[in-house]
Amino acid sequence: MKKLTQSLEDYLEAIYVTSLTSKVIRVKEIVKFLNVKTPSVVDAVGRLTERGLVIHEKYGYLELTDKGYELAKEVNDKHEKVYKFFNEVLGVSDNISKKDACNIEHYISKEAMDRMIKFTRFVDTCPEGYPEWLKNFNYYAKHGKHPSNCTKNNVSK
Amino acid sequence: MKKLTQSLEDYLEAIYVTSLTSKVIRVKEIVKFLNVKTPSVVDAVGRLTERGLVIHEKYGYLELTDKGYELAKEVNDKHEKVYKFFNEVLGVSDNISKKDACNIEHYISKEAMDRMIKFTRFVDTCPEGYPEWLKNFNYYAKHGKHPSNCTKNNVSK
DNA sequence: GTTTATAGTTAGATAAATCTAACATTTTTA
DNA sequence: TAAAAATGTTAGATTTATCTAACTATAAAC
Repeated sequence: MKKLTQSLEDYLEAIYVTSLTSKVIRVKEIVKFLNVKTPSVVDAVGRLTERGLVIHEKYGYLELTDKGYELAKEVNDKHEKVYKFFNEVLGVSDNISKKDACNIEHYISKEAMDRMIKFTRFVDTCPEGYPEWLKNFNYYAKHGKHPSNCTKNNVSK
Repeated sequence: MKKLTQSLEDYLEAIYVTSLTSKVIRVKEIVKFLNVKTPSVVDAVGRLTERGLVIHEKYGYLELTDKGYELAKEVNDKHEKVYKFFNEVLGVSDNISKKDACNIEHYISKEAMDRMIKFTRFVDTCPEGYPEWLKNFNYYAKHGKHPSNCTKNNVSK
């Protein structure tokens, strides 16, 4: 099956995310979520229906098929993982991390995604807690130089 | 001035990159570089010309205006920086890093870009050379667990 | 210096993604 | 339950980004 466009992935993901908090999903909610006009949603839903990812009874509720759910979850997972990496590891602000994740989720390779996930987990599971080197990075990012406790001498002692 | 589309950024960047190794730039080279058909390039060049980013005499050479050059360089810089971060820090393979950079360059925020650049530099300028923690990450990525020299005991000694 | 080959242009088609305006259905409410 | 409000659909326009096919200009080769 042909890869979804970024736009269709966004619609699919929007349906998925909405489904997490709403019992039923209507066109209107996707309109609000994605900040687009109603006909755009109707059009996209039609396209997703053709591909067997969504079920939509006229004037009725939206529903993900199993395949649609799976795909949507995949996209949303990437979103979450990129967000986490940007925010927790790189120290990018909440909002910007979210926005960037929103875009990057459509493009990042499996390999890079894998490394980001592992990197985040590497940090999270560090036996010492929040790693010293990450503190040092934050210092470096702020002051443009390595902290004094991170020099050749210091390290080798 | 309205933001360029991803596509137009790609064309602009292609002209820039080509200019680094060719004395003069022709439509044909962009065709090869981007793997598209000639009319697509002509069309895009027209669009870029309208925006004052490119100069193109009919049947003649392509040239970037100052503004075009600046913008192209900005895009290409992002490409290089994302590539470097993915490759050198995350350990993503060469090819995939390039491909991912190609996409992400169009979308990444200034803030995230800044953190990636700083992170890469943080690694590159590490007083100890290639940092121990990055070795540990590579071990972790490969084996799914922290190396034995990276435990609470080990660190605190 | 004609012919041939290469390169570039134009015209027109197609598909995606959006919109507005007009219309239809469903739900709410008085 | 009839009118009004909310929601959803359809039709048609627009923009971007592609392409193919037909044509034109420039460069190369004989």
